[in-house]
Amino acid sequence: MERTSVPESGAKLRLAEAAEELFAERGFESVSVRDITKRAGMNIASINYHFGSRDGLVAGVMIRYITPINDERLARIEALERRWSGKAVPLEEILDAFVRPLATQVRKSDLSERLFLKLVGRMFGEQAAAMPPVVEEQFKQVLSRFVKALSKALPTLAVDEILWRMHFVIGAMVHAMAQDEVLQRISQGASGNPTVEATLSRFIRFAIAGLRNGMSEEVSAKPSPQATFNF
Amino acid sequence: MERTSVPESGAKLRLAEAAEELFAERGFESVSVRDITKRAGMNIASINYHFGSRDGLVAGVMIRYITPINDERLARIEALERRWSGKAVPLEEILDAFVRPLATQVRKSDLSERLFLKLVGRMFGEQAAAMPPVVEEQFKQVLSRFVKALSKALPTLAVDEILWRMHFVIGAMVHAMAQDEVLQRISQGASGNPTVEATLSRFIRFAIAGLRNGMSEEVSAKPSPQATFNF
DNA sequence: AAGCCCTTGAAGCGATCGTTTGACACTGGG
DNA sequence: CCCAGTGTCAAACGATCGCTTCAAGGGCTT
Repeated sequence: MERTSVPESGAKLRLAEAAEELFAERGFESVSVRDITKRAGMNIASINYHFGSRDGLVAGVMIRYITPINDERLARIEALERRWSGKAVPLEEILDAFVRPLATQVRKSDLSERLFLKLVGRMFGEQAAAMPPVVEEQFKQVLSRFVKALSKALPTLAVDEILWRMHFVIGAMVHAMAQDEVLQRISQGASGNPTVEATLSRFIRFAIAGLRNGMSEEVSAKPSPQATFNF
Repeated sequence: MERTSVPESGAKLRLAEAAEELFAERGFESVSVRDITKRAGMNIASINYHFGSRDGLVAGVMIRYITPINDERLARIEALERRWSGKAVPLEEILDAFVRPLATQVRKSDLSERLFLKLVGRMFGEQAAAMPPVVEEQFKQVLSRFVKALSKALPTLAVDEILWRMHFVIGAMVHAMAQDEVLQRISQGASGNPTVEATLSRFIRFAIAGLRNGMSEEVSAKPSPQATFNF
């Protein structure tokens, strides 16, 4: 009768793992329950038995992957705030706390690095509008917590501005994770075959610069001082 | 007998427009040919007659939307290079040439601003792996052209680094365009209801900062000077 | 008027989708 | 020993998918 979203029993786990591989490879929408049960070596009915429905399985996969990442993000940012005891945490460390959990959890996963990042990337790129309420609620907490820390680190920026820049940061991250082979194709392989570590390092430097932003938009600044970008 | 991808005749155009609305609202994969023909007020067979197949329609829509944007990008960057006659084009103007075509084409579209951006965003977020060869080839040209210009504007950066930062920039753009209402929900509406112009302006400033990057990674620099980000 | 081509109509094709059913095997506690 | 609970199985359900068929319309030239 147990129909929780997070898999734990043996067969349930096998189903979830097969689903994760396929979702990462082909995307959430183009994988059928028959594909999943076939790879797991189980019967078609097993998904509905263990997860209630296909959507239940999708939700279970998302919870299984995103929850630990966001937990670690919250733990890290809280540890940082404790260590800096009320003072502003340096921007580099805030961003590190946001991104590093990806590297931590990728090692705990059974998926390869490539598939893990692709799966997480797809969750935001394809399934963002259909996230389980639990995950969305948790993500809200993460975001507000990090925005608060960023507000201290970048006191000249309005909260709205910080929020938007965080959205840009997340988008850059998601896109790089989910579309890597398309990027390789488009850029004619010029980027070589970098390790995940090198890419994350690149990304953090990019994000820090984007967040800090040379011409800092102040809290009460006019939207566009120059006429160059007056859309 | 004409089966070109770009719609021009009346009925073909009506189908394409109905498809664009639905694709923007619900995503490419979850819209059926029956949904499209119903909204267009036409017969189910009309899509296969005019576009050969559902995939043909999808390709037609993508070509109809992305081609003018990339054409304008190429025209703008070439105009800039001509005007600066071989010298490095300022970073701000390069990025302006990359982003502004979105604002230009959104006005020529029959879709609302919101749906237009969402449609273009979805093309990269959901359909990036299934782009028509024509579009992908054109996008390659755009990317290499802009990377070349950026190399002149940022001579201390390796080409690989520029390519990656452009991918981050594109990801930030795509995500902000495609997921706007999710972003609103997650950030608890703190961002208010900004105009498209304000958002694009915000984005350009973010992208410039990310591309220019305070601690500029030099061509022969070691990947990670500090131990802080050694994934 | 006749022939032709382009377009649309209703109907149905086979395939695949997520889900349900009911029978069957296994297992642990009374 | 038995029986309730648990899990797996083959089979089939109705719905929907993209696509095809074929007849009929409508405008055009000759």
